[in-house]
Amino acid sequence: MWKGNTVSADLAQADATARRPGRPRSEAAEHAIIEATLELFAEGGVEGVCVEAVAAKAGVGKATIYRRWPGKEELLIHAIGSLKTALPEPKGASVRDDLIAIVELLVSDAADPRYMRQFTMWMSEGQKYPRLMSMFKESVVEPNRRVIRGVLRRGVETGELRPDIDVDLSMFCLTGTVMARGKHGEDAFPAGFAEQLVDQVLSGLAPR
Amino acid sequence: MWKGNTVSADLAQADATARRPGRPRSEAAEHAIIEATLELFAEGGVEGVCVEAVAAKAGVGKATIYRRWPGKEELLIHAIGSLKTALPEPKGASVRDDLIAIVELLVSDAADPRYMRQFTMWMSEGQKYPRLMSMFKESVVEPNRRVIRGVLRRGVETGELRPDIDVDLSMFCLTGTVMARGKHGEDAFPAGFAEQLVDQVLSGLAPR
Amino acid sequence: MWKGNTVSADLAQADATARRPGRPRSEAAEHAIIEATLELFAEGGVEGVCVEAVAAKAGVGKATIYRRWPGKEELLIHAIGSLKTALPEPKGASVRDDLIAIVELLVSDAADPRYMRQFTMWMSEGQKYPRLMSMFKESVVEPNRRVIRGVLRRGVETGELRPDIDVDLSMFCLTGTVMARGKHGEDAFPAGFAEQLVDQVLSGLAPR
Amino acid sequence: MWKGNTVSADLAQADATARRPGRPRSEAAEHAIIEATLELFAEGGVEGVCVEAVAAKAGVGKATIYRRWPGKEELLIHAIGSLKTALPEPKGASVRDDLIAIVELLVSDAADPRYMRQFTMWMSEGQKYPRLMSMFKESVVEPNRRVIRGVLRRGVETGELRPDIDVDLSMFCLTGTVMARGKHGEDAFPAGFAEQLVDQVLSGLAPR
DNA sequence: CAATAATCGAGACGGTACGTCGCGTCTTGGG
DNA sequence: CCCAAGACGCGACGTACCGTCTCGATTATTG
Repeated sequence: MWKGNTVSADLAQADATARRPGRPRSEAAEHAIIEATLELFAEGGVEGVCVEAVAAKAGVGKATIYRRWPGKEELLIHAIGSLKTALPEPKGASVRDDLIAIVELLVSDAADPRYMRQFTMWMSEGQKYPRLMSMFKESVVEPNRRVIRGVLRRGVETGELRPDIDVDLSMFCLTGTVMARGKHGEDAFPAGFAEQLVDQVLSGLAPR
Repeated sequence: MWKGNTVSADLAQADATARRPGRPRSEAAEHAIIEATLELFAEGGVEGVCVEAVAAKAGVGKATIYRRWPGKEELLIHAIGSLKTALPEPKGASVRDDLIAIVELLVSDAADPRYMRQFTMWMSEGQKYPRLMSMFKESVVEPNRRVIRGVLRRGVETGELRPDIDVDLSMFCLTGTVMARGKHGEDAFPAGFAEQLVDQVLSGLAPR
Repeated sequence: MWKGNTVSADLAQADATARRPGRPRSEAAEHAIIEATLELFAEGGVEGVCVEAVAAKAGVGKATIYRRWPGKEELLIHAIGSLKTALPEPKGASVRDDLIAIVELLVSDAADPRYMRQFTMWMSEGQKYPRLMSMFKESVVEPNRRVIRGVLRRGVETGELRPDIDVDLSMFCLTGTVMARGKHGEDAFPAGFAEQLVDQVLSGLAPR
Repeated sequence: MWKGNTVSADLAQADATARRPGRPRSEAAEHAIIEATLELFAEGGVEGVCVEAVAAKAGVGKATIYRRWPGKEELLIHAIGSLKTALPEPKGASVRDDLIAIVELLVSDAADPRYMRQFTMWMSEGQKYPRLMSMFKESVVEPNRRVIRGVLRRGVETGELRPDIDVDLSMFCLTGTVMARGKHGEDAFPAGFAEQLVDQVLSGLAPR
């Protein structure tokens, strides 16, 4: 069984005295592989990532990939997992400002093909690559949702929002609108989109 | 050049007097193919539809499929096109009631994997199957959008809504929320979801 | 176990009434594969034949090759076996004329890279591809030797040759000289080479 | 640029006073490498020599090999060159005796797989390893040929042989027969083979 | 009835990607 | 400098599908 890419783990658990014999694995190759994987992912989604193309683009032999990850799914897990899309903790200024910052980040992500592909991956084919999906959910989707939920809950506490709001509904309203508008919205997001969206949503949440 | 699946057309224009010689195509087989295609589409999306599997599930030879449609994309166009997801014209009662009716329909669609997969298809793999995409856009997405936009515009005319609202933003807010909530919303939509969503959105659009 | 390319066998044993279901194997593809294999063999010997290159040169998928032969060795066996290098039966005129005809054929073969490669294959690497080697020995080398031995033995019977000659030694003398002279003989065989060689060898075999 | 294996030269020219710093190269390792190379060459020819196997058989790290020779071809050149197959100068007794001595040496070589492989190498894979080939030609093939040609030419001068003989043809007749008989001659050379061959060849060369 | 032709299962076709293996080469750490 | 161990790029291997195409045999309609 594969227990993850163990190089750093080994180095961490056993300090410099006890490392593997032989030539160490090239960090440059590892980086090039991840980079190539992400580029191909950005171009063609999950299905656009084929190990042979990754190897060619990274200037690396296929064996160098399979030495590190047992298969395509693990490579994808590692590469996409390394993207760190987690939303930053909000500043805590006001609910409105925090949400605007978050939505602006979502909007700017939707413009970057790397992150855009994550949306579409998340929306589509969950059958193949179930481990990739659950990793993505656990380490990207849920953290992001937690941040947004946190802001909304804090708004309730501070009285900025009505106490009886449906937190999840509001959250989906923000993220879903960005998704729906972004994909096939044909033209780029206009300036001020984030404010407009947040204000419209908040107007339904403000205390009466 | 392929000029569409002409069976029904031929049968319509020239009834029993001038039909083709030889054994007629079995409507049962055609139906079974479409049905199998839709089932596989529901299970695995566009990529889950492979002709071999369709043939097996429909209990039909692969040739029987290629006799009718020149390829996978056309089969999908036909199958998905046959799903008729167009929203019905709103009754025109009130903006709120109309929108609730629409959202309820969206919600019930989002519960059926057949329709849910349409969302995900629409969100993902766009470059492959461009004809499928443009057919879907023309005959499903745009009609639906037109209906929703119509309701919102009528609301502005009747004064139910503020005159300066962003029609498209509001539309995306409705559809996007349903999509985001539906996809990986884990549990079914709660009763009253449509009212709740529409009210929340409308509260941002109501005249002050 | 693989029992040879069974297409023709099946057709032979069971006449036209009982053939395999499904699309029959393309004879054109088979021919192109063999042709490509022989071309690559002529260019690079056994090691120059790689299945991927054969497929590319023949304009054929790799599966089409593996459907017919279980691996590279069998492909080589079939391709090289199809070359039919067996020497023709001698006319029986005189031993001298028969041997000259044979040596002229050996010499002309040594000029054709396809046959030249057979010499070098026969000389080299017998470890890998032992089945190829034994097939080559059985169906090419030994038949050829048999022909030459036959001519020499007949010469003994007719009194053209001494009765106490060493048939095999004389045979190796003919074939070995062609091989040694041909390979790295640097320049082409001169006209009259066959006569010269045969006369020189025969002068040691003539009755005193 | 690689300037040859300079170890022994260096050690010879500069004795203990000016040797290289650090641990000196183990002559035992060098010997073991050459020995292993020759063994593998005897077993599997040029293609049977792979650096990994040489290192394993010699009980040596691969680096130890690459420190001494820049690659496989140079290793082979060194190993095979160390075999010293050059024929000894003939005694000059009589042409027949000299040739018999030479052929006996060829025969005994052909029984040793190390030397037999040289024949097959010479006959086969020429384009790869061109440097190995030209070294072999220059330092093994041509010297040997020169010796045989010398004996034959002397025979012409002394009147032992006809003046119009084709020296090269006769030479190839001797060497080629040994090669052809040796390779896959199945059983060992019989006693008296050399005399028999030389007599048969000479009977075509003797003055009438 | 006989001709016609569309039906069916089955499987071959070219292609692309997979994951593995072995090669010749290079690069560590420790002795 | 030596040695072991093992990573590196490369390229071929044999497999598994995919979407497409093509066969022989069957079956139902039409003339």
